[in-house]
Amino acid sequence: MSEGRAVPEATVARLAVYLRVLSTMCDGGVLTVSSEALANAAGVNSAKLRKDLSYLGSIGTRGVGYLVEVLRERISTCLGVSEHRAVVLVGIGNLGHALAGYGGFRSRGFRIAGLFDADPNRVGEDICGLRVRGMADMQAVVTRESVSIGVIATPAEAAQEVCDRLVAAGVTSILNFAPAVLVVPDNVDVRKVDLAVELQILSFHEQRKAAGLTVVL
Amino acid sequence: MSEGRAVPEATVARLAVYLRVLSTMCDGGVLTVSSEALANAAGVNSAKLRKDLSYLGSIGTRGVGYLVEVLRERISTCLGVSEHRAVVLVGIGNLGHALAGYGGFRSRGFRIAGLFDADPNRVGEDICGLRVRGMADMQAVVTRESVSIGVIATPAEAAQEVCDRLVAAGVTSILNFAPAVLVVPDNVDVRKVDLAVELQILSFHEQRKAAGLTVVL
DNA sequence: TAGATTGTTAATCGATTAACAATC
DNA sequence: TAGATTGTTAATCGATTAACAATC
Repeated sequence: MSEGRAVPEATVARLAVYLRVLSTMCDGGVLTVSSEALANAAGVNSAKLRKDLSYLGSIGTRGVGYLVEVLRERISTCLGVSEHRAVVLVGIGNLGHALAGYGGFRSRGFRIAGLFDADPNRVGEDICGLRVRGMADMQAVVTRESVSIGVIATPAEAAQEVCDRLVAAGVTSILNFAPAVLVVPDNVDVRKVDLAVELQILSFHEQRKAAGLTVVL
Repeated sequence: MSEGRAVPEATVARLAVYLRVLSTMCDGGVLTVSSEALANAAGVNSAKLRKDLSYLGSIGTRGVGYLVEVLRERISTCLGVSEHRAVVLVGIGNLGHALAGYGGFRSRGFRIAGLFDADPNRVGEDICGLRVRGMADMQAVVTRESVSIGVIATPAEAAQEVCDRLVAAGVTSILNFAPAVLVVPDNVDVRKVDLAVELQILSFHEQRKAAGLTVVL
């Protein structure tokens, strides 16, 4: 039990969004910001924002607002971004290329410690200054660089095996872009990003909107 | 007020996952499935699954389970997947390439009606059988093909302008892969997928786990 | 009938929101 | 002091879960 108690799951996700907005403001030379202004920029309402920030402790000034730099720093610390975590990326197809080339990685507190692909023809390839390695090297890289986060960008068929190898190597958090449900031990965290699922959610709302229109007309 | 009342937001997201699992089972020739088995395959508990399915109406058989084919069909209908919606994709960088090449699109009820990029050098390029178009063509394509969903895969700087053009053209749902918060009219739906946010959430949990370990040791 | 599994209830938990006292 | 804005409360809402009656 140290400081900063039990930050709710939903709040954590939004803190990451506030962090980006604050970084932009910081770069723009903005020194201070009100909950109202920050909430607008982040696309939430100000009550929710203040509630979220309250989990970080009392950090604003009544009648004034928040110091952008201080708030940014505080959220970074809370999220553990200041730690500069190492990640490995497995699967260097189209998506893997995109992720490897993603500029936001470094600036957001992450470092790609290794790129891996099962295809021997891909091994050795240079992507954005990083060399693609074979799966056999994974254990060594994960250990040497203390990697705790793995990103899977393989086809669905390969995802579970890759996942198993990551876990065996010592990775305890996995971001899964493959359209497959992964089975992992209890102590491993998985987040799934699925294009089709996102589209289907949108599609559902589209339909609802259309139905609403039909009723109204 | 027709059938199938007020499906909760959280349920909709999971239905899309069940749908994928069911499709796989269907291909595998599985005829019937229990809530327990389907829940395991989808990574949720069976109580939640049954609760979710109950919003679609009573569709299983007590003592037996669900007919895979019937359930799949029912969820498809609910999500509006059977409509085969047209989407446009804007921004043909690394990520745009990956999305354009994503095989799951067609099979999951979506059709790419157009690829767009602001860079004149990219216009005319062929990607997976689709021709990249200039932004000037967007209005015409959206209208002609009745596109209601747009996917933004541009850099952050361009995202808002692209969004405005999509909305002006008549798109009412947007899937945003650019690391930018979009401002849209009330009747437009936006879902944001942000790699850095996903990683930061994982990073937060990593930290929490590490703290827990420290306490235990 | 006996065994299995659904669909639903009710209790619990967590997240959102408006409102406002505290305080700069 | 007057105006502004935070931090917190309490009420509301929505989601999860275990348990079990209904029923195949």
